[in-house]
Amino acid sequence: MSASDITMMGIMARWQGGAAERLKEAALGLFQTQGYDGTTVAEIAAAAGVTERTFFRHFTDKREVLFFDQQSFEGTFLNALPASSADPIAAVIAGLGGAAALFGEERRGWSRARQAIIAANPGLQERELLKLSLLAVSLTRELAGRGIDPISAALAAETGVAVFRTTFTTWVAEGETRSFPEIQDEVLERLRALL
Amino acid sequence: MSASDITMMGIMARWQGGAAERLKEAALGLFQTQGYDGTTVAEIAAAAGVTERTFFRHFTDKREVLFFDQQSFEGTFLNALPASSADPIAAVIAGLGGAAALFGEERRGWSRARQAIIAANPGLQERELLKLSLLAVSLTRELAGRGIDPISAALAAETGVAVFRTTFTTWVAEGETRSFPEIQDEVLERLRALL
DNA sequence: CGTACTGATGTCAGTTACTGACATGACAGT
DNA sequence: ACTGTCATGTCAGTAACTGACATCAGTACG
Repeated sequence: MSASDITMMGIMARWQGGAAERLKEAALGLFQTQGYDGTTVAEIAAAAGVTERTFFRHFTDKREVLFFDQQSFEGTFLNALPASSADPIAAVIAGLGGAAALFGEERRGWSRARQAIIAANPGLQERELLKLSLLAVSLTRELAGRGIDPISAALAAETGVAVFRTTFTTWVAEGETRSFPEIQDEVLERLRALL
Repeated sequence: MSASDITMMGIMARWQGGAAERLKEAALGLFQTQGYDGTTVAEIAAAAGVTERTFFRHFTDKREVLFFDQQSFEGTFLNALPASSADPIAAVIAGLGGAAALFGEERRGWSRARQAIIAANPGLQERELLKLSLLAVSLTRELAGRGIDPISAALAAETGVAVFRTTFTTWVAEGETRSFPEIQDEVLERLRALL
């Protein structure tokens, strides 16, 4: 690598946008080959052409780099909630239907790779749980804002998240071929049968 | 109780139970006065009269000191599950009833103090979520072992944990005076109404 | 045209959670 | 007493984060 290349990379790294995106890609790649614990933030930063300090300006901590996209997920879920509904369960199911759009066949491979990394690290599972829990909190708030009593809202929200978790887990399981909506329908059917 | 039993207990207290217990008490006290982030492991260890290294021999990480008791909780919950049941929801509700014994009035104050610390720190919330999730996993396994299909078992387990979480949150809320079983009954009633 | 301002980045020093390796000292059974 | 075990101490090291300050491309504005 020549001096000018280094200079170029330095410039690109510094002024070309998308540092967060590059960091995310670099991180996923390194995690797959070296494992999460076997990869330092300094390595990720170097692979993305930035400094360790810059990594922490984009992500609050090392784990967060794997949850970069999740913010749009919560928005999609919440936007799919009907404007008003007396039946909290029905509302939550509508939200689930909207969120399903984010889990198309073209993303299953990436989701599997990501999930394999998370499954191998308790700390990452904690973070995933927290994200889901925050979604449940948002859901609860939305439902409560529609006049549903807090306990019913919380239960409906937790149930909805449980359905999503069960669906997603099945969807990314090795060998599974059914589409996300298909699995979701089965989970919902079993939930109805349960009650 | 024989003399040897007393000796044994003394030994156990000095060498095993003692340090962990002292560390736990010291940690809770310091967290209350200085906050979780404002307290270093070295401080906790010093307050308990041991070394920082010893802290990490008893607890895998700093957070874990606040979840010392939780191991018995899962055992109590699981033991209260009926030996065999075709109805997973009924089985889970039985488990909930058994676990309620751990949340008597005499522990409400301590639980409130602990929960206040956890509520103020996202990292601690993550750990709590993980513990609950592990409980759901154990529950699922137990139910599946009773011949219930995996998806129904997972849903019933998640639902049971959601009921517990909702009940516990209400129970430790400031100003709440109803007993744990009373609140649990109301949550279960609302759950039935929801379905 | 230049000058000041902004925003993302670099640099650097420091704290603290956590880990591995080895030493010590009390107790248990022999 | 002798020896093994187990909780603890000691010490050195790694890596995740944080705060303070410097730098420099691009932009707005005179």
